[in-house]
Amino acid sequence: MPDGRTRRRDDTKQRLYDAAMELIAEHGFSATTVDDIAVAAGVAKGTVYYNFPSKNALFEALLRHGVGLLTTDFRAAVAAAATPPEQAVALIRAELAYIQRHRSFAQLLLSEMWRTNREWHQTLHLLRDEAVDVIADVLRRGADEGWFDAGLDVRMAAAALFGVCLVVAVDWLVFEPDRTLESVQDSLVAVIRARVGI
Amino acid sequence: MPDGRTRRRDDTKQRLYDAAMELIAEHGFSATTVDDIAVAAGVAKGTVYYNFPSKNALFEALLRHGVGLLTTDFRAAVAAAATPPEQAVALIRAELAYIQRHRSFAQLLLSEMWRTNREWHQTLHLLRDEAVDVIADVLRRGADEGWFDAGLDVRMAAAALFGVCLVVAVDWLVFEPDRTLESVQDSLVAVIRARVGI
DNA sequence: GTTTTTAGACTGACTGGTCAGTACAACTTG
DNA sequence: CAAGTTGTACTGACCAGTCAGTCTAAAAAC
Repeated sequence: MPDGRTRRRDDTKQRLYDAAMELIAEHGFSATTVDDIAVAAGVAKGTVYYNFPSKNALFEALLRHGVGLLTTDFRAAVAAAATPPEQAVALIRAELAYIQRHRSFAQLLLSEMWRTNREWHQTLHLLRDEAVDVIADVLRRGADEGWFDAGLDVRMAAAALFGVCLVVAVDWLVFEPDRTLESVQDSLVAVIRARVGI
Repeated sequence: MPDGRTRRRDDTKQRLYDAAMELIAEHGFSATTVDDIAVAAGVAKGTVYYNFPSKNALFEALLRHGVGLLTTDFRAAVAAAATPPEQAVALIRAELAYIQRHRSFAQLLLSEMWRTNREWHQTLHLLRDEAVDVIADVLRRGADEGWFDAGLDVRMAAAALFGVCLVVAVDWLVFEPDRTLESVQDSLVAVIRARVGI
């Protein structure tokens, strides 16, 4: 039961998250200034430093926040579907929908995920694993129960599925923003399901 | 028949490419200083500006250079295989091998590819299309000739294939560098080929 | 074949500007 | 009152780009 002060402060933090997400996704971390973030959030610069100890800390909190939301969506998608194949489709849909709702964050993830030698690299790696593990669990159960090929490299398949959704969704939003989520989802599921016959 | 001067200058440019690639992949464009690049290349700062008009121009040249090599590898892979399915596997192998050889550049691509509002965004988009088109051609021919599903969304499949190789390969090199290319290729082909049965 | 000249390649100190973070007095809201 | 916020002013580090000058391979002159 948050009191007025907490609510107010949370609201400020949320506006800072939103502003930082947008700007950092567009221009990158280093090219985004704290002044820009403050202006975009409609907040004084001092307020940024009242709520976060540093620009880095703000960014790490942002990552935690964003990936946390995604993992929550993933868990909900799995819980709402019955069989592993249905759960897999639900996961794809959840990821696409999440990325549609938080496009900037997805661009940001894509930019920072595989970059080494950054202060927050470890944090991001851990966070990603939480999300990918949800996918891996579904695939493992599906393989064990005979829905999917038994020899499936579960870890790689999970990473590949996560990555392919990310790449396809960002491509969609950047280059074909008029397509609907359904259309993209259908095409993607068809591509994955296709007996490519290689 | 290059004379001593030209050879010297080409060598300097190559060293600047190598240094810039490494540093920008690790730290990003904005976080990499021209001084860093110059030091890593064993060259004075002025030399950077003697060879390139600006930091941006150096980066664009770097992108052109790197993607050009990849596209060349792609074309060679297609030419060396007979049927579309074999060509597709050859393309996957070519992309993995390329990324193994030029890990930094792959990380750099992944970081910059879907970032909008950058001076070089247009350039990069064009360059990527050149590479993805090679994949798309193979898939289109394969679909037309009945090797692959007829209704395949060729553009998306090509983008997805390109992206999934990129993501899987960078994941491999960052988190499991000890695996061999063959092992990764086999797993990836198996994942793609798998009747995931979704 | 030796000396002189030229211009291409490179150098590194310097400049003007930018930005993270600090300080603080005044204002607002619970 | 106290917690949260504002606005402004400031500092010190850092950095892209410049420029006057050096070095040297090769062309020209002797």
